[in-house]
Amino acid sequence: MAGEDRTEGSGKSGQMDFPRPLTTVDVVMFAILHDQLQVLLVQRPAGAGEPFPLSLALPGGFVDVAKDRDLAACAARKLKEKTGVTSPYLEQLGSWGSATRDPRGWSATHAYFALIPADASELTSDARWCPIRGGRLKEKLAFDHGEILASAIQRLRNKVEYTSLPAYLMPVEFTLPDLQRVYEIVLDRPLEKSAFRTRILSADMIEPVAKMRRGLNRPAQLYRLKKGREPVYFVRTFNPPE
Amino acid sequence: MAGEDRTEGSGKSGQMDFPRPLTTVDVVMFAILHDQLQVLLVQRPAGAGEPFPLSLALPGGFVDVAKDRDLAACAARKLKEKTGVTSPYLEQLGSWGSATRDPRGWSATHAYFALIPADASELTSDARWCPIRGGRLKEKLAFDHGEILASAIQRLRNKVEYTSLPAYLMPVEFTLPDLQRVYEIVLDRPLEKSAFRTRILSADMIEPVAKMRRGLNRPAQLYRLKKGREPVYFVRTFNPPE
DNA sequence: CTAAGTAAGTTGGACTGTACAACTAACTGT
DNA sequence: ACAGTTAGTTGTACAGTCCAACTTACTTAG
Repeated sequence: MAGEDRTEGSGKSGQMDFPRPLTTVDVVMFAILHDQLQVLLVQRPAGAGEPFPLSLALPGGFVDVAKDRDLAACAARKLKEKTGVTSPYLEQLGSWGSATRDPRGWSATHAYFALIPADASELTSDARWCPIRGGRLKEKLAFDHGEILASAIQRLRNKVEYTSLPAYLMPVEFTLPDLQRVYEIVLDRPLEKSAFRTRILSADMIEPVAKMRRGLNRPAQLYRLKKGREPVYFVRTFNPPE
Repeated sequence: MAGEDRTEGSGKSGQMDFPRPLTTVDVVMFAILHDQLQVLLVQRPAGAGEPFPLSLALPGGFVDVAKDRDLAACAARKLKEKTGVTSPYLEQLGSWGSATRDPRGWSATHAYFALIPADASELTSDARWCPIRGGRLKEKLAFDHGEILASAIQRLRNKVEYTSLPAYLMPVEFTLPDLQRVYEIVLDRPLEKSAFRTRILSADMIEPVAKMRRGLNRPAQLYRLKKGREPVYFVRTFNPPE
């Protein structure tokens, strides 16, 4: 029974003095910079007893039972500490826990995944953006963070096939070709212009602003996200490659 | 920096003597019984100091840092303890953690979600199957398990729209109308027969066996899952209601 | 033995939305 | 004026669903 498990290691019910795993939260934060998908990473400290000294890692850290009301609040706190922004999109990615992932002992991390617009990415610390090329990161990461990142990339790509998630990677005002470009960067394949426009416009997720983007050629209509919009789910994926 | 967070509460790096949250794993296990979607629940014990005495709850319990190699192994262990079966499908659902979800202190649970065929559901303990009517459970559950279950139901319904997940709810041999019925039970709406058949057959996930199911009327072809098949993702959802 | 009943499985036309490709529109620079 | 470039539209082909009618294979009642 669950009740017996919940008091195991204790002679008296409710005593709860058995060993507890470490509990952390890590955040995979994506943005589009320089026409590339990038992820925010930090460098691990070099102090004595620190695991993976100087390695790159996902921003994150221990849950603070005094400060953090819940896991999402903890993730938001980490996010704020690293970037000074509140992410317009924060979703749980999953959790990773094992006896061996942290040399300090049995540990479990709760991973979140966040999307922020390029123009909100003023870093407030020594964190840096690292480009994801060919669907993966060049650098090796500390702990099992490489695996967590790979999972986040896969989730992002998957969802981009059939949702409006990339909208959260856009600045306040953007054009349809801008948005299509972001879809193409994440999916790493070209999309049909006309089908893309029909789909996005009929999803009722964006609205035109009374302005055009002017450049070297024909001006493009500017749009913005409709307020309070949840991500939209399309009934089809974009037609898959091959 | 993450490194500073990872040693917070300790004067000396690596000491790690700050308070740790409780860590548990819970499993939401679904099966189709009596033409209904059902979930496996257990009753909480009544001992002194036990939270939610006699309430219904999801099967689960504390991670055992000595016994459990990782979270999935812990979930599989709980599953085995409750039903004596190895689930053909076990996927992570998410995690729930907060200061208030367990009266014994700050706690985080890692929730898994499992699908098993009706014919493998011989229970080995006092756990019981409870039907889900109208997309929700009648009974109130302990902790935040109601919320976790709601999330699992939503995830299941979502995925059933565009994947072959219900195949894991089927016995070894089944007919196409059987499979369609399971889809309809989970989605709680009727599906088109011809579109359903085309989709399933062209997904290359099942193969006919050299037998027919005979009944009161025209016999139906029996099929079985192709071995080692990962769930199939369709490029369209079933057309959603209105 | 036939007729009615029922569920399995097929067929065909309407409709929706993408693929592909050619087109028009609006601007810049020379 | 004209080439170059990107924004945005249009039209035909095709794929897959929706809907409905149909055929097939069996059981049971008379």
